Amino acid sequence: MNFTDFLSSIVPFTDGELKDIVSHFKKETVLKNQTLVRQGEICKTLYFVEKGMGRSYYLNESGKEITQWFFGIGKFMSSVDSFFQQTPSLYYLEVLEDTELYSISKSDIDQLFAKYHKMETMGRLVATEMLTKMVNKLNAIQFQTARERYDYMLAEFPDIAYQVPLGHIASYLGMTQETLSRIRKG
Amino acid sequence: MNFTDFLSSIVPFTDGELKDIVSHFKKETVLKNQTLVRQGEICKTLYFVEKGMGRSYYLNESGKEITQWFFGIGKFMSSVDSFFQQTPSLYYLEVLEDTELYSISKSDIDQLFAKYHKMETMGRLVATEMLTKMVNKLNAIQFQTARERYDYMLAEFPDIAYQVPLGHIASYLGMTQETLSRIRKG
DNA sequence: AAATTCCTTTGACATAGGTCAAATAATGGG
DNA sequence: CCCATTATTTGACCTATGTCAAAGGAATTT
Repeated sequence: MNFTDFLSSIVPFTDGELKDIVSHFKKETVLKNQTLVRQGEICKTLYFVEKGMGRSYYLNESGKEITQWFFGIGKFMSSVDSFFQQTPSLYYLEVLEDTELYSISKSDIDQLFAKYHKMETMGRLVATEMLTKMVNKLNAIQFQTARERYDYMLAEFPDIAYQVPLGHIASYLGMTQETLSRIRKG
Repeated sequence: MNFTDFLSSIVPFTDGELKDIVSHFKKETVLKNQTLVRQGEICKTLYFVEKGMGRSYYLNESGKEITQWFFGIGKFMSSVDSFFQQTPSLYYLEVLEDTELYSISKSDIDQLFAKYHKMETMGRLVATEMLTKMVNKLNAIQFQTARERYDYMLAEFPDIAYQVPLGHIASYLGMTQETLSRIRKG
């Protein structure tokens, strides 16, 4: 999904606005397995995924990686609360394959929020959408069996489910990889 | 928490703006156990809780009430996705004790969002805060033991934890009331 | 204040999914 | 293409929490 098209699809920006907004983002390519943010750092950048995918994860007490979220094409990617509150990130952010991103700093996006009322609207709509998705995951995790949670994963991230290591998905779904392996087989 | 003070604490509105914004809300008192929204209805109103508390819940396959969220003093209360997307609500919304609310319709708040850039900013900030809280709950539900989840509840809703029926809290935390009862005892 | 309904506790037992350990299979660097 | 990692599968066993059933308590209603 092209970044400009994405923006237009959310709020009816004019061509001039779009051009100005996009000019504040920097296009960059990041190679597979590269880490964008570490646990404890303040996340300085918000990314839009134009191609590729990423995930956020943290290390639990026993040092195991727990996937917190997947970010596919056409989504904003960041350690959201760290970026917006400028507090230390609870999560690592990494790219799972070669990925093309549009990136912007906190101060730059705040300027855009201040400059364009419509940009603020977009921020609200994106946050609300994310909130809805988070609620869906919560329902899946809280009330569904391991097998149903995997079905939720397939529905929510059809493009991602078959392209990342099984362990990443298992921890995202709150189960062990052994359990997920048995589910996929059965 | 007074509604006007709450608004000022989020974004620096002028007195005139505050007056205009608050004038679009309607103050109302709702009695204990009253239902504000039913599952399947489109949620037409957003509420701000000035006094009292409420919860959202849904009925699962076996007809059991599952608490989805608690709304305490100083929070916006609604079936969020139903209200903002104007889609049928997945949840019931009810008041758990006599409660004082400021209410506003979708079209009225959209007008305020359109009229005041700052109002849009407030919307984004409130949505982001809610998102953060949702992530916290998700982490609790996904990775913590029943006892730790109860500790999370005490931290997140200290004012509510001791004032609502144990069964409401148990379902919110994704455990049975028997388990919660044993935890509280031990 | 008796009756009814709702809420909480307790006990016995069942099970989904976890843990640990080891065997395969797949992947990527030299 | 081979070796060293890294990822996945499989099996045996374990445990936290669920289910079911029933008994006490509290709180409303008449």
